[in-house]
Amino acid sequence: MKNKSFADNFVKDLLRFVPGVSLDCVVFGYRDGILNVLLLKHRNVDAWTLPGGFLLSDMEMQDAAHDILYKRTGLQDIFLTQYHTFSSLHRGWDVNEQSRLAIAQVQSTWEVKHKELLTKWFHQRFISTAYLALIEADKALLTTDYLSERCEWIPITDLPNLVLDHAQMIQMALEYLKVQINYLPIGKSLLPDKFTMSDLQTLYESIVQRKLDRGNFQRKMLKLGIFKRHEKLMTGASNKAPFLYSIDDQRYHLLLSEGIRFR
Amino acid sequence: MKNKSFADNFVKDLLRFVPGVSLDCVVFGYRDGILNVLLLKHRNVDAWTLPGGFLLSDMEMQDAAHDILYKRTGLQDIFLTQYHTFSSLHRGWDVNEQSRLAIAQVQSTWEVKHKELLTKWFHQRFISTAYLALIEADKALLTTDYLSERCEWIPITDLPNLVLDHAQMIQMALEYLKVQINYLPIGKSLLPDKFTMSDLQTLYESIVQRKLDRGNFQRKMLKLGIFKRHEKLMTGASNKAPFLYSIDDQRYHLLLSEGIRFR
DNA sequence: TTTTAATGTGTCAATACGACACATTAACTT
DNA sequence: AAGTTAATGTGTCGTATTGACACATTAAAA
Repeated sequence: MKNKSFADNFVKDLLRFVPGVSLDCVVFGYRDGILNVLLLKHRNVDAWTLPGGFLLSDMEMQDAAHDILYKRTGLQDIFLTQYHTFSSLHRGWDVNEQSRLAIAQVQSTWEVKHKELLTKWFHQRFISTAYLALIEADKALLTTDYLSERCEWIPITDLPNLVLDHAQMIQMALEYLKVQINYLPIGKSLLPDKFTMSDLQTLYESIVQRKLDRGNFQRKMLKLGIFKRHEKLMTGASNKAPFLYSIDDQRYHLLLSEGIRFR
Repeated sequence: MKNKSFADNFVKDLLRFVPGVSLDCVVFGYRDGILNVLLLKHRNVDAWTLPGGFLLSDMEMQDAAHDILYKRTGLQDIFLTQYHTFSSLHRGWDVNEQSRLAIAQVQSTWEVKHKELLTKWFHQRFISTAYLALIEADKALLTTDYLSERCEWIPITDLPNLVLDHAQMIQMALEYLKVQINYLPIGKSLLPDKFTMSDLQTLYESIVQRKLDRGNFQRKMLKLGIFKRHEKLMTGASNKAPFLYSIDDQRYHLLLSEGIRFR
């Protein structure tokens, strides 16, 4: 039975994890002018969760985060950075009745010894390190697994009910993104290879949460000298088609290494 | 025997700690125009360590950090912020032969079962969350304990050999301090209640690692409107005594809450 | 040819910054 | 009391940045 083998593997894995340690990823993706977060909906749980997991005892935490993201998006080489570690006593699964219920339900078809192990595992106090990831939304191939029934981009302006302290995690990640905007590869990671200047501007606006002046924005960005303009143009509307830009990797890395900041 | 009772307590405590989780504090203190870090020298270990410890399973991590600092400095109400979590596979005690030796020596007078427990404990993989603290060096009453033979302020320009990845921890904390200088209560936390403007400038200079123009610095600082000038003057040298300043808490918090930045 | 929106620039006032300069002040010396 | 010394307050200048607006040009579609 598929169910049975999943349980076996899952429980076997539990023994290989560092107990009490977990990680969660706040994955930002940008689509249709809106900043989104990647969220999972677990079966039998009436709330959404961030993609996350546990730490294999022989694995680096950053690699574990990359693995988690790879499973969900099919992408490697994702921009990823640790931004905070959550350790509150009050963040345990056992304070959330719905989650507890869900665990019980997942267990219902399992063997008793497995149930016990699982229950014990989820009633530990967890110290969770949170990572922030930036990915190009349309490149991601969102994938569910045995535990999750949905895996979707959710606009940050329209967040659903979230498990544990995951809402706080997203809030803090947004704050981090906003403060660090000049030091993170926002454009490079969140936009497709080619994009228009107004795409870029809208992205920045959705992060800093205010309107920016077009002229000034354009001037500032182009002055950085990291953009390549392409001859190919967009088409469709009855007006001059906007130019497409891409980021010149070499110049971009030169800029970053010199510590020159955006905006 | 004092030794015996320490061992008993220590081992009893081990059972109350969250396994695999630790925390370390990079404590900055400012003295004689130099930025210092608080370091401990353990008995039988040929390297220094940051003040740190383990997490009691019923305690918040931030509180644990405060406790650690209180034991070392006698101070409460210390400015404290988490800045990174270190989790590398290669940071374990067991890769450091000297440390391993030291553990063995500490154990030498202990009961066998205690030895075993302790050995096992210290050979775990530890995930350590690092905190940055700012304190007024001269207010601190530095205190050693059973394990440590020295507890001292060490200039950041003259760091000794450090245990594990503690040198990296300090390096990263310095970087954090430098980047966040405009958002942290530098002056308020690191200087005595009353200080001269050149004290403040030297402090800033020791953090940003470059000379600042006196006139411009003074103008900028005073324009913030958070300083109270005192009539009392310093004395000693054959010149005009510098004014003493203190930080007006109310205006200071107003400034912070408005998100206005220094420099 | 007209309509429409994208694009590239220009201007202007306000502000910030770094580098210097200079006059004033007060504490200690002689 | 006058001299020496360093602290202090302030001014200036050139450069750079910012935000707000304006305007002319361009090209795609109607």
